[in-house]
Amino acid sequence: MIRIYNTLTRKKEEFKPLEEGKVKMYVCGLTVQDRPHIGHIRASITADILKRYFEYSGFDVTLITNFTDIDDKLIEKEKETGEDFRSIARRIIDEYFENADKLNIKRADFFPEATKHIQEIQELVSRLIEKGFAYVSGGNVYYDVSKFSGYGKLSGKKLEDLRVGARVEPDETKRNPVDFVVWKGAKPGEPWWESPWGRGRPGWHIECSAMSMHYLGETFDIHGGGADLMFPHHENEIAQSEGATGKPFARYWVHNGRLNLSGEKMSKSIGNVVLISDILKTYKPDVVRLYLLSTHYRSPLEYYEDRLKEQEGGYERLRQVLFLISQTEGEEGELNKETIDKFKEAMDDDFNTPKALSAIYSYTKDIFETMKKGPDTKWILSAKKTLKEMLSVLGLFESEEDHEKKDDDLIDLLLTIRSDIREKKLYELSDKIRDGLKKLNIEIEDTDEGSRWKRE
RNA sequence: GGCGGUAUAGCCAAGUGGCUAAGGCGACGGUCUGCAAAACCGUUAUUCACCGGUUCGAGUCCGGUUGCCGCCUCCA
Repeated sequence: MIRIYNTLTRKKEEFKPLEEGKVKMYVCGLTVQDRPHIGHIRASITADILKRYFEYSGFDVTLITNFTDIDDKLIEKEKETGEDFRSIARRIIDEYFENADKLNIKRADFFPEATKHIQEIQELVSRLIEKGFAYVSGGNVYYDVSKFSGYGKLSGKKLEDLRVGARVEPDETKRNPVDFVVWKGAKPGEPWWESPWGRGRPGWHIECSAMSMHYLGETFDIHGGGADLMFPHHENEIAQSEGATGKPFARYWVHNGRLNLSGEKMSKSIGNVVLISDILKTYKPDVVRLYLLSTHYRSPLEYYEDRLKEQEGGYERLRQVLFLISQTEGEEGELNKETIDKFKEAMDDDFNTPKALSAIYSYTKDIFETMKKGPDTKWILSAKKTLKEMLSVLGLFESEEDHEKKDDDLIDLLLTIRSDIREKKLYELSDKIRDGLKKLNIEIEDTDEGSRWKRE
């Protein structure tokens, strides 16, 4: 039984799908105006873990992740750089995929883009106008927040408080300052689509309502995204969707905690972002994954490079144990039930990856200890199966080392020769090889079973 | 100002009333090894921000105080 924290009820709840054995899930992806950073990746990894664990638990998962490829910032960017907004969007989407693939993030089933769903968006806007939830004013269409009684149920905000705060853009054409735009009229020089309300573009929140319902139905299981999207984005999505359909929208809302940069909020507007492509220049994808999974997805996470570095120790330990058990060949072993149960218990409890990792590390210790005692092939084959299964649910250590095979063969050859030299006790020579390789960032380890090497 | 989150060792981080407070990183000492690395063994929180309360029993529940963070404006 999987329990999941639902922002809507502020409680952990047993997950019961709408349709037996299926999970329909929508996660807000990027607004593709700026290059993907580690915060985006935290959200993607969170979605990835949910998808993987649901699938592991026997569910058939449909995951939709959108790209918002038209918005004010993107238009601004186009004006600044002269580059067409479509081209900017394309470039950033490509960069996202390039990095997400390296990180072994499973692809969603669809990646809808706002500009390719203008029709669905306009249909939704029309529906809202017909039902009296939206009104046309000054070339824009606004959502009338006062018409939706459930407004604020996700974020816990009250309309009165929002009015008092009144940090909403003053706009004479709105009936109420908290009303938000669902269709925005185009100013001269801005991109536009033809609509019954004049030339314009979708508001920011509407595309997620339109696309999620288009792909998953009017009611679906899980809606996710970063905690910063809770308000206003997700609150507005609920208002739009439930206003239009009169049915419940997403049943479980899942929000991952923010990732802050060295104690400061990481944000495009401050400009203090850490690009994922920069991180991956220095750190292995699995190290980044370990870093993100070592904190529960809902907790806030401070980004310090040292903490990424810390994970290299754990990464190395897991790599060692995997190397060690890979030396034992044989038929597929049986799962170690006790360990798997511990792992599942952690994951069942709102995807508690730090706890799941601790089960993996404890088991790693068991493996080293057992192997120290002497060969127990059956046990080791079981450990191999068990460890790999757990790691693969977390998306770790799945990609084969993508280094050049030729180089590897060459190093292996050098090591074979070095073993002969060592047998003749010509240590000066063998150390020379070791030192030389070290300068090439290749480190040799001599063990009872022979020598092995790794890249630094 | 309103709303929400969080406070556990040098660092990260589990802990959802009850055996001696998981796990990782780091550090130190030891075993093994030609040396090194890895691994192994041991040490590293009498105590969970603080003050009260409930209870036979609280890091865990309740009230209060303080600190930090986020949202309320574009943001994963």
